[in-house]
Amino acid sequence: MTDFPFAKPFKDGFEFAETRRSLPIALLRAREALMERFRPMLNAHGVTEQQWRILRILQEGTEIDATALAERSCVLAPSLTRMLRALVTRGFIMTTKDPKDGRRFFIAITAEGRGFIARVAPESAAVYADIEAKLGHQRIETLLDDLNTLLQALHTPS
Amino acid sequence: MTDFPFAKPFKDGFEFAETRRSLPIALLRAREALMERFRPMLNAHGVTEQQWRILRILQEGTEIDATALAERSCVLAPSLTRMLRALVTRGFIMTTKDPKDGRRFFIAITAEGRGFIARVAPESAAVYADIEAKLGHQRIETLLDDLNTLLQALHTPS
DNA sequence: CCATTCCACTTAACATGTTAAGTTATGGGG
DNA sequence: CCCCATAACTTAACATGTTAAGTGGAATGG
Repeated sequence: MTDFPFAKPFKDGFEFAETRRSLPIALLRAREALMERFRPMLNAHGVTEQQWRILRILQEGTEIDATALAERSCVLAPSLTRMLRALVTRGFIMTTKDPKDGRRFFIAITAEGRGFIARVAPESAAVYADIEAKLGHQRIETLLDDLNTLLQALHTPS
Repeated sequence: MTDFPFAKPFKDGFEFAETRRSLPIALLRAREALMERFRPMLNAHGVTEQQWRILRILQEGTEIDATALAERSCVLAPSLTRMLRALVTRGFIMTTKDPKDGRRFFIAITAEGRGFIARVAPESAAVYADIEAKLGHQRIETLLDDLNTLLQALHTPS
């Protein structure tokens, strides 16, 4: 796959930037290029990319309810409902009802879940190190800052 | 949703960066924040985000085969097979067999497909303008450059 | 105290993501 | 020409994305 030699083949008043200059598409392609390297490893350990994301977020703190977990993990509520079922079955997470609110419940990672993360972590770190070697530490840091700035700006009402 | 006050609640040898400093997750969140603004409009016009991506890429050039289209659109081949069926039915695209290779076929956008894009384009442009107003033109350009650089670096064997 | 509204999930239905396996066509050796 | 590896899709099966509708608890307002 070399480059695509065509662009703007016609003009009729509503041109789009070529997809390379589309922010959503550029973000998607960049993410795909990264995940290509992580997916085989996660797959080998029997977790999906989304399940792994959930586990990592749960490991960051305690006492998170389903709504907050969905937002932080970029998983929609209906998907989360299905995923939690699978993760509970596997013994990686547990849920507890909120005593103050009958609708809500909290999700926490189990010791077994932490153990799983600990087993996968070295391989994940190796993949990440390889990526960092290609991109450079500083470039990654800058990009992370820019992405978080973008997020702030988009979530600010104004 | 305010910030999440916890980080690194324990130490056992294999720490992860908080997810805010994870490039795949940061890319996903940034993309989600953008797509939240485009999706309702696409939905109102009866196309999914992926179908829209396909149409825009087809509009960029001519004579693209399924494999190349899948790669450029970040859609996997099995998904593309299903989507092309729907888009042909709707009259937005057409396919032609490669006379030199019985396995391959080419996909092109139809006049009706172009018409559809032309109808949606003004709304898309309005959403994009709103985003650009929030983020600033230069910041977006820089980010696009950085993302494309990252893509190049990751796809370079070395 | 009741009705209405809102909120936190769940269910349903369909589209897409993802991997593995299957089909058919090309392109070389031998 | 045959065998075999490879390439371009397709199919199948299951997980997740996505919207709309449903369920039941909580929070107002009268």
